[in-house]
Amino acid sequence: MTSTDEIRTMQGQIAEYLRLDILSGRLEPDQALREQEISERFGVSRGPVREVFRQLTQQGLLVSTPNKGVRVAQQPSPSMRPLIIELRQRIELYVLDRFFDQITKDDIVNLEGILTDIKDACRKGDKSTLVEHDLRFHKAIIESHENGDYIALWQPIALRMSIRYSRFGDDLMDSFYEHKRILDAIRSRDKAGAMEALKANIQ
Amino acid sequence: MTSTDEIRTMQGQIAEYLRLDILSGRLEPDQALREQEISERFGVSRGPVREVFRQLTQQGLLVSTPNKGVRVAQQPSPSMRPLIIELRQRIELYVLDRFFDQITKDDIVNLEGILTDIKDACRKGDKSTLVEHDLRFHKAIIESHENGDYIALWQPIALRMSIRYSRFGDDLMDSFYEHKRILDAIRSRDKAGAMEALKANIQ
DNA sequence: TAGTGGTCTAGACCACAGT
DNA sequence: CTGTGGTCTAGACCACTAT
Repeated sequence: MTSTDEIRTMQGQIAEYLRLDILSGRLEPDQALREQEISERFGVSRGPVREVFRQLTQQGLLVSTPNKGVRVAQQPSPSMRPLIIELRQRIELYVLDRFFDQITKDDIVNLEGILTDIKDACRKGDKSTLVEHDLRFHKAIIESHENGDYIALWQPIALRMSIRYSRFGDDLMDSFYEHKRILDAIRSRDKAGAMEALKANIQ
Repeated sequence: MTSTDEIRTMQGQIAEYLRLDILSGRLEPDQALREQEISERFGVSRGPVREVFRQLTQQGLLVSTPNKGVRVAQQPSPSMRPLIIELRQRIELYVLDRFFDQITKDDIVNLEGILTDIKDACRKGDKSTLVEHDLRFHKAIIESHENGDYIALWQPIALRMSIRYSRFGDDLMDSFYEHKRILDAIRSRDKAGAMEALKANIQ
């Protein structure tokens, strides 16, 4: 799942490629992906492709139907979206509330780096890259302590929420400002402010 | 995931075997599972075993560490449990609230069958079988309509909550009564009662 | 019936962990 | 170093879908 893994193995390269195609909208929702076509395109056997399909299905970017293969996932239905937003807020706020004092200087440096990537993506108007770094930012907050495997709860929810969805129009900079506000509050050890800013960013 | 699949393929047999070993406590938490040992025991190659490990890891029954393989999952930490319970309640109550009117006679017949299995498991004092049917009951409620893929959100949460945990002591019959109360309310089209009974059962 | 996915085999090589 | 996991290959067979 790390970016180094993603360039070292065939799986990582294929997964990275397909993920960007899906998040950027180059692949239409509901479009079928055939194992054989992908494996030929990348010059590998079916094994790695199947493994990538499994990963992306688990993350909610593909939808698998028995004996019919995988299709590109659609946005969550309007009836599901309020639930997904609420669940994601609950998880992230819960973790931030419980482990706020365990956030270290190193964690903050890490978040600053991600925030820079977010700023770059916003300036370039690159929505799919912004989604990647946006998710990295929130993942880093959840992982900034040792206890428990909250990521396993968070990931299937957060990724489904991100499919072809953005609250921001052409000016993506608002996304940067929202994340900057979160980080500023963390840096000044303002727990209530951080939670408020985090909640406002998950909509 | 259906029981017919589970007996037809090697994967299904291995998954069923390991799942029962884990849920029943025959395998100690934190115990390492080696691919080679399992594949030799079932007389298959590493492929199916790796696939089963992936499935059980996704379900939260195993924990995977890079280059170190899988271990039997421990109970969620005490700090995580309140969150897990809350998330599971939110999902199930949300679905029941939205789709209560779509529950058909067939769905109720299905739930009645599962309730019978729950009663049998309670009478026998068979905790691991009870866990299986308990989860089947809730899964059937969530799936008793066509819209959306709520199961993908629910499963990682519900299974983690069930690892080696029971609110009931030696007398498991209370579990049966709780589920009977849910089904009775559904049958009499009492939405508020069903939601209350469902919430009380998720603790 | 032809195509595709689902499953499985029996090898292989490399990276990393523990000794 | 040795063992194990992570990855990949190049086949194979069956079940199911689509036509």
